Amino acid sequence: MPQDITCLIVDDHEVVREGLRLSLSRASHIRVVGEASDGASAVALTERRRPNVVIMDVRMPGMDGLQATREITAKVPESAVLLFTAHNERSLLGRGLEAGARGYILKEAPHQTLLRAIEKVAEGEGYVDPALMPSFLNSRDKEDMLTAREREILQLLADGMSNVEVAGKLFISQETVKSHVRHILAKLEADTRTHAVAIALRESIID
Amino acid sequence: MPQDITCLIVDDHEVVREGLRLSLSRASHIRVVGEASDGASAVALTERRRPNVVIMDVRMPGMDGLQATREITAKVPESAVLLFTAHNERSLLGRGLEAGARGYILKEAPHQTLLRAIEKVAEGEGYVDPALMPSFLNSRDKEDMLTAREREILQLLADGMSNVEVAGKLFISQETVKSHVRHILAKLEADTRTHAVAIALRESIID
DNA sequence: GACCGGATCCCCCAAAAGGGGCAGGAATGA
DNA sequence: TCATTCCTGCCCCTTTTGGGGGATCCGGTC
Repeated sequence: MPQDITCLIVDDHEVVREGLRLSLSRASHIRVVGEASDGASAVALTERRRPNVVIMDVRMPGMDGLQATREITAKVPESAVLLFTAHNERSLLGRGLEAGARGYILKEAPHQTLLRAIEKVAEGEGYVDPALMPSFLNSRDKEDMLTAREREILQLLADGMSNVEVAGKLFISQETVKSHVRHILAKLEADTRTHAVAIALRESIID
Repeated sequence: MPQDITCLIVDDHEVVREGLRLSLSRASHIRVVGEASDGASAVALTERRRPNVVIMDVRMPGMDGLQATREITAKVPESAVLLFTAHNERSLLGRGLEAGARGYILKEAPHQTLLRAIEKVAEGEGYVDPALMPSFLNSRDKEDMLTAREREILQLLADGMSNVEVAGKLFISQETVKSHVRHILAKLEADTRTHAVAIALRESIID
């Protein structure tokens, strides 16, 4: 490697930022050039410092990691975003890659794996945590097979709306809503709308 | 303080353990005497090392932090458990204190606050993150007003069970289940069982 | 042009859910 | 002892949901 890899750390938990800094300080060819604790300042800092890699948490207050990733890949395409997130947010992988992330690694990964992932994405390659592969095909095409409209309706169901209320909100017929809900249940293999919402919340398909 | 405070770090994410170790290494009167990455080894290690304070994550694979806290307070009452968890799990505060935790601090807290919390619980006092106070009265008495039976039923609703199925599972009448569900809806101020499950999942009342 | 997926809407019908009131028994605690 | 809470069960009734069958229209794609 001709020169150091420059890194930006983005996480709302100070203890995680400290841990990352400590991990990365052990690697002589990696240099941390900044830290941010929310999406907006992450974007701003990336524009100024233009790091090789942005290590980005997904769940953050304010602008979340996915939105920040979209803005960074649009404004600073030479900075590679490496999503760094917790076990229970695995299904965000699909949306993360859509948003333009170059890599996705779990917080529970040992730090050697993290270093390898940073090197990979800095070289322009992709990196996805191997632990995600099994659940990838399961949960991913679960989420993916839902259309935008179906996700929208599922979100409203999670807020306790009945078919009639959803119909009113979306200016469509109640029969149409029923039709969509039937499709959602079939696709998620759920018995009831309640089950579908529970699945979707657990898989982070909706919020 | 006559002698060092001994600490045990429990978190399933290596990066968090590293961050904690780094934070605590800056405080000369605090000594880390062990690390665990799951509840079971946390209990075992606490019994062997008998630290003054156990810094415990709540969400962990296998035995979770709450169960580990219960076992530690039962077996090693002289070790104080300080729960250390993320923003979105605030409603766990009530159950954490019930489980015997001496303190509760958010991962987003600055490390000076963390040090103060460690000192407090080591001295035998309680510590609750001030940031939790506003949401305490809101979400806490939402969760708290649910009885154990109601939480149990709510959990089954989240798995997509109908009233009849819940009744079969719990060996009670369907009418009783309907009665419980009505109470759940009223207490959570939910319009439908789907809404109730969504609220409960978001507030971490159920999993 | 033919085809397909997505969104929209309609019918029918059985089952489930929701809302109201009521009440007995057990356990807890004032 | 009395009050309270919780779990349990039952009645009534209306509304909602879920499952099945269709249909039309539109924007892509082959």
